[in-house]
Amino acid sequence: MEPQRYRQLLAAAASEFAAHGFEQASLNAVIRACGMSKSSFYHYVGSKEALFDRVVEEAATELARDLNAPDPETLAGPDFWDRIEAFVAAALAAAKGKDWYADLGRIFYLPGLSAEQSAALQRVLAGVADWLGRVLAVGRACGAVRDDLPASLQAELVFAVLQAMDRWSLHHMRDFDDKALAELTRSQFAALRRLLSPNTP
Amino acid sequence: MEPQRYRQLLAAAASEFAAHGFEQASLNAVIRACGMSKSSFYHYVGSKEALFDRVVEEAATELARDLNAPDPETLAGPDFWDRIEAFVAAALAAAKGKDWYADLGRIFYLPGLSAEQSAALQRVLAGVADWLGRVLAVGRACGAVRDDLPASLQAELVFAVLQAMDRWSLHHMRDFDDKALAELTRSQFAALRRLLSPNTP
DNA sequence: TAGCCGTTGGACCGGTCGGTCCAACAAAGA
DNA sequence: TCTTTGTTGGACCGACCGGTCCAACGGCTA
Repeated sequence: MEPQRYRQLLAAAASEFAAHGFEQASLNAVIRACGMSKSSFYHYVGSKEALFDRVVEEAATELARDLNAPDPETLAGPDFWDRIEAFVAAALAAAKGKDWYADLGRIFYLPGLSAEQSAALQRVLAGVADWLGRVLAVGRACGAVRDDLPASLQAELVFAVLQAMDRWSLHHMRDFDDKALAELTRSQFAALRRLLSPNTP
Repeated sequence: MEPQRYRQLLAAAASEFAAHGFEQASLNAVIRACGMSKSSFYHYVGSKEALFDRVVEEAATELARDLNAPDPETLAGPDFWDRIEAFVAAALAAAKGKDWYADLGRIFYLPGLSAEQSAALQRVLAGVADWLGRVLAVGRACGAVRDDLPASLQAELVFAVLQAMDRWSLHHMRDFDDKALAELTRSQFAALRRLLSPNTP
């Protein structure tokens, strides 16, 4: 099918899935939103789950391309946290103002229960968790990350904190000018670092 | 209606709401689970939303009674964190092994979107947020909580971290004996304290 | 012009949902 | 015994769901 129409479909689906989760999302609403008939949808895509998988796959590859996350091994050394901060800043800049990214962020962690539904989502989440786990391992090896908590718990804490910060920032973004926002970002990163760093700074 | 049957209904509803959220929860499944006919349910309760409200209300009063959270003002002073830790320990002990509490914990933060549906839930969440906000304010006033982040963001971070710890602990609890579990709890609390404390310990 | 084929609109399917309705039942007061 | 009152089972309602199916359409080659 025509690429433009296909992008419209994926965007509408991403927004619907992000807003309501997989189960609660209405396929009828998606195809209504982009003016596609049901027969066309089933001709090209095949099922609601296939649509979800395509959205996840497309979003993941696009995100991976824009973010180009560093190899964890290259983060080792005394500059560990500086490099992490640089990566986070670059990632934030890349994601700036792209609603599409916000949608797929919601898809990744909001629905909660829909993780089992999609092999693609499971694969992407496993990839992210693996990368984060390796980053934490490298951080521990070079003394930049404390080891008094299980690594998997640390990873989940990082997820939870980032998610909370993202959600809060989305709700309060209009109350900040650029300068205050930069300061806020710095404080947030410092909080994350404080959570993970050993006591000796 | 008979109190015992009523408790059964509330328990079944709590478990269903906790497992699937408000929208996805099936009222038919609830009444099927406790052998109640639809007409009886609508005779006594009236609607799905009313049932949700009753579950929230009942759970909140029971929790409040068991937890007896301290007045934030009594936490002020150099022992701020020690008193917080004592309260958390007491709360954990009170909630130990009560599945009912786990259910309503899920209700409070898992569904995410269902907050707008229920006036009761909104009231309870507002109460908790207010209490937590006052605790944080007291902590700041006595120098036990840092002030480089907005208080509302700090509150959401506390929520997110506690939720992540709770979820992780539920999944990995069977891997720990009592001694290791106590140590884990201590490390978790230390992490929370590290997130909120000023740099000077 | 005839036939083909990828594409499309839209009726339709079985199922589940929350909610309504009424006849039947049991207990109790007369 | 008759009636009233509170309670119950379960048929039923319209709406929406994901998914199927088929007739018809439009651009192609011959």
